[in-house]
Amino acid sequence: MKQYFGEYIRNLRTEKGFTLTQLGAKLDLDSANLSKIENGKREFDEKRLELLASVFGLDIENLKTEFFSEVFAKKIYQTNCSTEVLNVAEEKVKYYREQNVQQGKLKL
Amino acid sequence: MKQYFGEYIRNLRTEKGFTLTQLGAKLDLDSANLSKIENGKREFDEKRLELLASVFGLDIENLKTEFFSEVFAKKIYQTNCSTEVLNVAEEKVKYYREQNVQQGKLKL
DNA sequence: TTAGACTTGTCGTTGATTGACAAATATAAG
DNA sequence: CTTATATTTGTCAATCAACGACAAGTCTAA
Repeated sequence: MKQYFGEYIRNLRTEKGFTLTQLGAKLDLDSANLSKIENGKREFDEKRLELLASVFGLDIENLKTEFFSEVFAKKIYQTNCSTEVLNVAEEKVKYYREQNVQQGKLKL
Repeated sequence: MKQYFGEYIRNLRTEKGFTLTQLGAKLDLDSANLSKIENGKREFDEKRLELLASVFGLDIENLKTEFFSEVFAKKIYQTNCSTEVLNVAEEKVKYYREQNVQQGKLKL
């Protein structure tokens, strides 16, 4: 998907013919703040992902992928990190899942 | 590398024969808090990465890779996200770099 | 020109992270 | 044993960034 998360929300909203105020109410968000989110001036809050999915009938897994991929990409871009970081992260996730890592070894 | 970032620091420190207090001073960190970091009870702060690299003569790129891969892996593990998120993130980073994205499209 | 939709700026609140310190425990040497 | 040093753990006030809220502005179309 070649669009920013804010644009994505705006597309969903306008497709359904909602105003900022209407969607804001569904998401428990001020229309002004929703406007900023759609325009990339604020972050969409992770805690509203499920609500967003249910409002538009989206698959939550895909939505999380879209959301967090942007979060990670932004961080890598900002810090000018090598994309190798993503391969290493993948190994670590596998390892954590195999080991069922709990707090104690790692701050969760 | 199959160790947590805190363990990694501890290894570096003990190899050089530093105490928590000694390394803490170099990193501008309380020895008690450094202890927590090494034991995975606090996060190492991103802003100290360069200092850490210079204290131990590490390559900053590798260090960033180690550090952020753990950050990302932890988030994926916590949110039970598909590792597909990493592939999508890679595409996005490429796109941001090609486009030289500035704040305005995306909150940076 | 009026109404509704959207944008922008600001600011106090809030929630999480940090620094700092005290106290407890461990480790090792004399 | 006892003393000194290293490490761990708990706590809490200060700090800082993200957020909610609101006011005021612009834009658009009837």
